[in-house]
Amino acid sequence: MSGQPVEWRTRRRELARQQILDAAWAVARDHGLAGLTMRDLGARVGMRAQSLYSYFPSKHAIYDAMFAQGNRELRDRYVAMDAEPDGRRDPDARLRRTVEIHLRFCAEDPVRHELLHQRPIPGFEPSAESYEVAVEVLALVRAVLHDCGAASPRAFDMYTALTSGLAAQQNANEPGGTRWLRLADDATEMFLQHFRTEPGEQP
Amino acid sequence: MSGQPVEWRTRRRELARQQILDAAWAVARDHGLAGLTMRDLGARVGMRAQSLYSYFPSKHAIYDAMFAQGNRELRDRYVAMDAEPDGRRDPDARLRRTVEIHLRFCAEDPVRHELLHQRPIPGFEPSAESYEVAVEVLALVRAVLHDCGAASPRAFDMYTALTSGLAAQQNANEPGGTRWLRLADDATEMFLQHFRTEPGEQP
DNA sequence: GTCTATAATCTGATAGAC
DNA sequence: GTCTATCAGATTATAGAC
Repeated sequence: MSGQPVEWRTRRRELARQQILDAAWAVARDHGLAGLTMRDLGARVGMRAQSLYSYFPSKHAIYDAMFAQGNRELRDRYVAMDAEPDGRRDPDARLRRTVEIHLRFCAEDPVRHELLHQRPIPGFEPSAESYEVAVEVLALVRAVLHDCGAASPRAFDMYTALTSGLAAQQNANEPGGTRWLRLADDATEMFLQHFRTEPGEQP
Repeated sequence: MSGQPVEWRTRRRELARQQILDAAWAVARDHGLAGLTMRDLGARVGMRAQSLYSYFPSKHAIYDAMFAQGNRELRDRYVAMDAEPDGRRDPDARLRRTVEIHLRFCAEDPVRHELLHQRPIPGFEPSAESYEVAVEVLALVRAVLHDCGAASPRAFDMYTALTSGLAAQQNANEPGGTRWLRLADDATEMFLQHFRTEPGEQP
């Protein structure tokens, strides 16, 4: 009668956790990231706040799961990039596409950008497990820069400053707009002209 | 007997307000900007929290005064720049110095950077009067860029993204360090090479 | 101008019935 | 697994004595 009851349960539980996470993003978008409360979250999924503790041991654990989910999403987009229909790109075009994906990702959900790339929740530090995904994302970007001939640590730091600066300005001063987003290609070109190391040149 | 009692009082009051503001910065540095509470603030100046309301009508008014004070400080540093002993600089050197001043300003007090250049307090909007100082600061920077031949709106937006990105990365990932700060001159050169409009060239 | 007292409300989290 | 009841505490802000 009960084929694999244990698996059923864990599946159902995982489904509920996911549903709670989705609701958490929605509440955070409405009330701000720090304005996420267990009461509002419970109300959104049709529960009392106290019942959420059956799925997450604390509020920080919810932030942590959101952090990991956001980073996984960004990583998946970078991975999917190389499988896009227009096929193989030259390294520069690949970098342009990387910047575009990153900026779009940050701009389409400012709250997610805030959680992933700034430190907005006092006392919240992502778990080692969640942080690992963020490190993966950075490694992917580093590889793209390397292929363009911009492999130095300074170039990498400049790249992160430039892209995160564009995203932050967009979200802080004109959320939903394109005033800084449309500078993406310009920024990439500016960056490459300055940081590309010619073959045989000293870095 | 009492020469100008009214002036005495307003002076004494202004002194107390300044003392409260100083304490507010200190508390915010310790507990985070959002972690500033009237209790802690009162304790720091030797008052009950409720007594602070004799000097500021609300907590937001304190944030607003801090916002204005921070912007005034930055403006004063830009103004003082042109009176520095090494005298008149060529436009490019002046831009490099501007970037350096800005980054140092942001890095020496991450909490101030947060209050002035991000939007960390949900529900807090600076008053028109305080915002005016921030606009002044931007105008000063715009003029420096103009003198370098980088007068286009796109150049200005790229400049703010680049510098605020450097400052944000430094404060978020290595507060107190110089990993991104030392990229300042590199960033300025990269920026100018790309955005300077040669005389007679179309912008 | 500073205090005590207190309002009014929100917070995350736990205990235990069912 | 969800509920009720509740803890234990925080928060900004006001009223009124002195």
